[in-house]
Amino acid sequence: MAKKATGQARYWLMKSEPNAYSIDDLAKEKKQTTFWDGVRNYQARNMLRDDIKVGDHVFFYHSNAKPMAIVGTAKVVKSGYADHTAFDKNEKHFDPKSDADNPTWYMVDIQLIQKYETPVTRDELKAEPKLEGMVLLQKGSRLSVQPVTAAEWKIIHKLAGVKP
DNA sequence: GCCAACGTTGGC
DNA sequence: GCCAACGTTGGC
Repeated sequence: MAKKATGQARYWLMKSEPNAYSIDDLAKEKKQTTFWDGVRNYQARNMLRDDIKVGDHVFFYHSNAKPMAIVGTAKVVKSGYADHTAFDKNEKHFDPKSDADNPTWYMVDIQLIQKYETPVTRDELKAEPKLEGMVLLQKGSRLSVQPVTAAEWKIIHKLAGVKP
């Protein structure tokens, strides 16, 4: 598990199915900011609650899509707080066991930094030997929020042909 | 506390 | 559409 914040910039990757929520949806939001709700996995929850801090940077990844790709970047503008969608039974990710006084699930707010003109596809990521260790590319990796190293952040921007 | 059954994720 | 890899649930 990730260490506590040390103050230096840190990097993450968040997955979304574009039919559910795409980077274009984020681009259309007021202030291009949204809350990242609906994470219902404890490992990811721990990162949202404990590790992801304001100013951290995030890759926006489209899963189950054509193409599967990193499509842009965002930054964290609000650190972990209760995911209120867990308390609303009309919400898809309603969790009757989550208690508003002691929330089970957390979310953060992110703001768009840039949408890549050319997404970096999963195939391109796989073709880059230096990215072998990426959590995203590990077999069976299903974490919807995952850490990214500074080196990976740099390499992927190079592949995208843009500055971080 | 074990583990089989089940549901989900998400690449292929 | 398929299915492997996970995570969760619940009976025992």
